[in-house]
This record gives sequence, C-alpha cells and structure tokens, in this order.
Amino acid sequence: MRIVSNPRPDKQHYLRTIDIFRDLTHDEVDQLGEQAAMRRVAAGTVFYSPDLPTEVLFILKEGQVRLYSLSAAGRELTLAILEEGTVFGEMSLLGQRLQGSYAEAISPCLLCLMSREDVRTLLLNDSRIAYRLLETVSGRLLATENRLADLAFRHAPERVAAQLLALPRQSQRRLGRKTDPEVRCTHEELAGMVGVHRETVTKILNSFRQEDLIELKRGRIVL
Amino acid sequence: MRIVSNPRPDKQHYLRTIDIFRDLTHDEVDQLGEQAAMRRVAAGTVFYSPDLPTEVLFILKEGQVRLYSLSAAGRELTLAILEEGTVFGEMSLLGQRLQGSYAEAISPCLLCLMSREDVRTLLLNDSRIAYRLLETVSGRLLATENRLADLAFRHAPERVAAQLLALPRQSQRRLGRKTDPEVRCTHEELAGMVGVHRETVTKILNSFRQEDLIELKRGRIVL
DNA sequence: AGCCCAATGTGATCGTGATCACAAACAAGT
DNA sequence: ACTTGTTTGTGATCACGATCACATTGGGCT
Repeated sequence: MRIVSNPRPDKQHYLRTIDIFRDLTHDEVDQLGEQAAMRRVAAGTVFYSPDLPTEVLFILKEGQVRLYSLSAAGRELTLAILEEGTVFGEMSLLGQRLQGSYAEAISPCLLCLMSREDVRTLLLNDSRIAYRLLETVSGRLLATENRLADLAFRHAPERVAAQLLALPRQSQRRLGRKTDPEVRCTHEELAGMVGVHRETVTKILNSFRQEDLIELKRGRIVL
Repeated sequence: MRIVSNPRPDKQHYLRTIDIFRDLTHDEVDQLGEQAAMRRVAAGTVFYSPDLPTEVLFILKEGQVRLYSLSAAGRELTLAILEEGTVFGEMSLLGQRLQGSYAEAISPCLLCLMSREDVRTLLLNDSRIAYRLLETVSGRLLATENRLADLAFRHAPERVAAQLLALPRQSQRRLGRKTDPEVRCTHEELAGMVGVHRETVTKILNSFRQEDLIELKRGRIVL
C-alpha cells in the first residue's frame, strides 16, 4: 500500500473545484483548506480497508475509485465506481460506514481527507454543502438499488452487456470524440462488477464476439 | 388504490415527532405544517408507482413501507423496508428518484407529503434537517450495499436464514417481551426479499424445520 | 531476443435454484 | 358446513453458471 502525501498543493483551488463546495465563498474555502489534508495515491493502491479504525471522510478530487467488498471465499464484488467530486468514507456520524468495504484507486487520485469534526461543523454551518452531499449519496443509493434488481432478475449475459454499455459513459466523458466506444478492463474486473466468475465472463464475451457485437483486444473491448 | 385524505389532524404534533424535524423550533414546525399535506393509507395499498409523474417526497410518520421493483417477468424484489421516520420519494432534485420502484404500505401508514419546493426551502434553510436526511439516506445505502454483496456471494439458504434473523429486529422492537421471536410473513414475501422463487423458500424452510431451527405456522415462522 | 506473468480460452462435470405442474392444507366468508 | 382463494408442500426436469484443470496467448521487462 503506497500512500504519498502531497506537500501542500494549491488547496484553495482544489477545494473550490469540488462539486460539494461549489457554493462556498472564497473565505470559507480558505478556512476549510487550513484543516483539510490532501493526499495523492497511485493507481492500484488500496487506500482504505475495513480494519483501519480511522474515521475519515474522503472527497475524491481527481481520478476514480473503486469500492468493493470481499466474500468469505476471497472473491471481490465491486460495489461502486466513484467519479470525481464524490464523497465517501467511514463515518458512523453519517451512517456513512464503509462497512467491510475496501477502496482502491483505479487511476491516480487526489483525495481530500476530513475528520469527523471537520464534517460536522461544515455540514451544520452550511446547508448548501449538506444538500450537495445528499445529492451524491442519493445518487449512489439509486445506482445500488438498480444493481440489486439487476442481479436478482437478469442473467449473466444481460448484465455483462449492460455493464459494457454503462462503463464508457463514466470514464470517457471527457474526450468528445466519436470513436467506437472502448472499455479498458480485464475479464476479471468485469466479473467483479457483474457478480460472476471470470470464466463465465470470458465465455459470454466470446459469444458476443461471434455475433459481431464486440471486438476483443487484450485488456480492452471495442463495441 | 385506496387513498384517504385526513381532515387536518394535529399536524404540529405529528411533524414534531418525526425524527428528521427533531431539531426544529416550535415556530418552524408550525410554519411547515401550513404547507405540508398529510395522508393516511391502508395496509396493502400501493400508494406510489413509477408511472405517476408527480414529484413528491414522502415522510413516513407511522407504519412501515415496502419499496419494491418489478422484473420484466413480473417478479417482485423488495428493495427496502422502511420504518417510521424515513424520508423517501421521487425527487430528481435530490437524485432521490424512486426510479422504477413501487411503494406499498405494509401496515396502515401516515405519510407526510412535501413538494419539491417545500423540500428545497426546508433543506436550504436548516442544515440540521439536511443532516438528518443525510443520515437516513446513508443508512439505506449501506443496507443496500450489504444486500448486494449477499446476493452475489451467499447461497439461498444463508440469505433466507439471515433475513429471518434480521426481520424481527425491525418489526418487533416495540414490544419488549421475551417471547420466541416470530416473523409474520408468507414464503412468497420472504422470496421477494431474498431474491429467490417461492418454491425454493418453502424447501429451504422445511429443511430448517427438520433441523429444529424453526417452527412453521401459516403466515408466520417461530425461531 | 527471450523470459515471465498476467490475461485469456476452453472443455468437462456438478450443483443450485428455476421452472412446471400439481396436490394438500388452511383461513375466511357466506 | 361448504365454498373459495390463498398459502404451502413436493416431485421431476432443466439450464445456468460455478468449479476444476488445464492450454494458450500476448505484453512488458531485462
């Protein structure tokens, strides 16, 4: 687990561009910056695991984070993929417990850490922040409920297909190109998102290829 | 769908005892009461379905509500069982969409309805409310994530067992008796919560009975 | 170039739970 | 008591996806 602390970047700027804080005044952001710690983590780093007794709230400034839980047998299930601007963390204060889940940086990430106290004062002082927070949590709830229904109702091939269509929307939003959408992930990772075993994903993808729906490279899939 | 409007009960009192509003002053509750509508629904009523284009936020004052979604094949999956004090509803404002889900009163319910505007002003005016709201939504998120992992990792019998143990905690909290915990629901309902078919639940329950873990009556199960 | 390890491909078997098709038991109403 | 409808019980089959056990391929590294 490699964790690199950043020697004071331009916090003001960073904080300001976080969606949650978009309504704050200059001064407020400034004051916040005094307390809040920033941290950079490299891609692939698991920067949170349930055994750590720390109570932190993370704000994802840059990069993407994958939340997953582990079965008794050691299988991973991806609970959510979080984009920039999302707030998450262990915070019994918020009921926001990362209970039993791990957080892994998919791409290099810049995180903002806040203590229980930071959050409390922040939330109670400014309802607009609370409001934004509510938005992100609600969004995750909705997404999770949908996945739950999918897992219960749909068969593996449908879920894989749905996931393939859902993925590029998340990651490729920035480049407005009109290339064929392409998903960069291994079968293993896909399996974790869909709740199936790897071999099954491989077989399903191959059947898709035979129908000329997708094209398979190594580590990526073109639609 | 039977919906009975209540001719102005003691709103003040009701609002006050809702957890979300517990921090409000007398005046504030009063003012809130001016706008908010109350509604009683009988047990078994489905009072919300996704086709209704109304944007309401419900606050559950009394009773229990079951949120469920419907598969293409018409199967039901119980997404959540909400207790008193929970806020839920269709509210794109909140990201709080009851997307594709139905809400059914399990027991007779008293609901408080709020418009998009009500919510907006309320939230923005008082961060304590926003805070409480955040708590309930976070709680639901956590619960849903756990269920997702369960569905992916655990087999039907484990899930049924877990559900049987989880249920009485919710419904029977009020009576502090020390009788054998008893769950009042049909196999069909259990199936909907666990994400299995009814016949499967029946078989599982029978195997539990043979191990003397439970006792089966009609419509209820004693542990 | 070659090596090595992760990512894939594939077949064979096995078990869970879905699915179908009823029979039986019970509760509630008339 | 009889009827009616919901809830429960049970067996027989089937399909999906898990599981195991490999062979293969390709990328990145030295």
